[in-house]
Amino acid sequence: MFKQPECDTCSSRLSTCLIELAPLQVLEVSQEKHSQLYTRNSYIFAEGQYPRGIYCIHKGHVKISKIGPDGREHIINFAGTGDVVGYSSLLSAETYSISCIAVQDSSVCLIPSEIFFRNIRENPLMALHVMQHLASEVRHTRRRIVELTHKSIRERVAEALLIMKEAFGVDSDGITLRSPLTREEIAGIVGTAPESVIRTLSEFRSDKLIATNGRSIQLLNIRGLVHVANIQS
Amino acid sequence: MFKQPECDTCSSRLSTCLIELAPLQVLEVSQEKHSQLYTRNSYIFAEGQYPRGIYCIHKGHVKISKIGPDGREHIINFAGTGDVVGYSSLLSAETYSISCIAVQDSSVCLIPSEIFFRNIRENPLMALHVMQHLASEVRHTRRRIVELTHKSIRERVAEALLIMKEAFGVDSDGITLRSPLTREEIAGIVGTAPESVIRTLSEFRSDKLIATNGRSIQLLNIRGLVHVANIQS
DNA sequence: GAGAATAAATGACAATCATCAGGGTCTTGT
DNA sequence: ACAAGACCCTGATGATTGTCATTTATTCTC
Repeated sequence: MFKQPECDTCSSRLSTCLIELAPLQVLEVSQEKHSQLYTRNSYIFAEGQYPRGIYCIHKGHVKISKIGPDGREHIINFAGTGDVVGYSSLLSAETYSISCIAVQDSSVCLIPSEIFFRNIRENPLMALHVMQHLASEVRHTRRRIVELTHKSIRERVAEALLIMKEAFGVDSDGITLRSPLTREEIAGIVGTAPESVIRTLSEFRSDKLIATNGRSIQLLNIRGLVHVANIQS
Repeated sequence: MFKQPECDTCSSRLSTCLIELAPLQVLEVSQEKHSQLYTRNSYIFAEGQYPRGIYCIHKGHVKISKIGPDGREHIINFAGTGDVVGYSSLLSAETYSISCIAVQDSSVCLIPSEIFFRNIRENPLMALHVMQHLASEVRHTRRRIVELTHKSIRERVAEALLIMKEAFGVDSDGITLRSPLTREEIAGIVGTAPESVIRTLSEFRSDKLIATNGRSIQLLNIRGLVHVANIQS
């Protein structure tokens, strides 16, 4: 164990449904939560387990993924500092249909089910916040369905790079992706084989859209990538 | 206009979040709702429009779909008698990211935004009901992502037939799908071209999994279809 | 119920993508 | 720092699937 963070002074709380809580409830959450460090590639929770609460990312980045029928990992999305994961399985009262895995060393707080349910029952604002979160997740996931089903690998790889930029940001040089993902994990975003990702990245390199250096990727021409990705609306 | 149904005696209400309402609120909803008939292929709402409430399917079947970057319709899912659609865009306070279209002549009631929001604010049980609905929608949509991305056309067409069976049921003969969908619409479920669906259905016919008669499809061997579909968990 | 419009079906072909194999390079953990 | 392992990259090949064209069958509309 390490020093447990305090929720009342935690800036991550302010971007979650916990912002709606009164000071007394914040204190209770702070006392009842369990904070834990996860190293890269360790599970916060796994498909098939029973939910024990919601997880608030205090610091770091995680991936939400699901193993496909072919045994390959599909990355549904990412969450980072200030995001909450695990609503949907907890609310469905079923085992996790997804896994949550740290992609960087991360500090994550578990807020136990009872506390969560009591608060959404007693606090309409927090309930509304959760509903809005779920609603935007539904919308996002639906859009992803159409993108993954109706776009070429080339389009989807370009989009994956933009998703990674959104999720991890870029270095101080302004172009190097702060992403620890392997080519195989990028393939998990795109929904394809690692070789196809590598090949497409090589094309992008020829087209001067990106540069690469081992695992790290520099985005040289973001407008070009947006164009290749063929983003809608 | 035609005779407006009454919510208090409507059995569809009992399968929705409106089941949580007290009699007085049911009465209010019943007075404020707008019921309307939609013929096949007419829009209940369309991508880009502003939500005006939630829609409760009193009788009939609708599809929830989205136009892909290639201009093809992708069918996200179906809703039928006793289902409610339109939560996510209303809660996100954005324009619809999907369209809702009648696939049969259907009677659908619009419950205005104000009534919906007032009730979820004042009724924690109804709020919880909506959260659970959204949660299971998130789970379903995520599973769909993986299925669509990692399965072959053959697997996905088999699955589409099972989805249609679930959504529309079968005739009194026990095998004929009660589905009004064209091959192109089935292609919209599968995420492929109509020709590929037709070809795969021909294969299934050779394999004695189905029989066809114009648009109508008989499921001869459901266990076989389940096997081909390669359903997980 | 007849004609027009729409949809189903099939063939041929091209393009995309997955798979397998192999060599080189980078990362990681001690 | 070093060694072992993991990962990146490329080539060759075959299977799957999308596209275009055409014929036949079915549905819809008046």
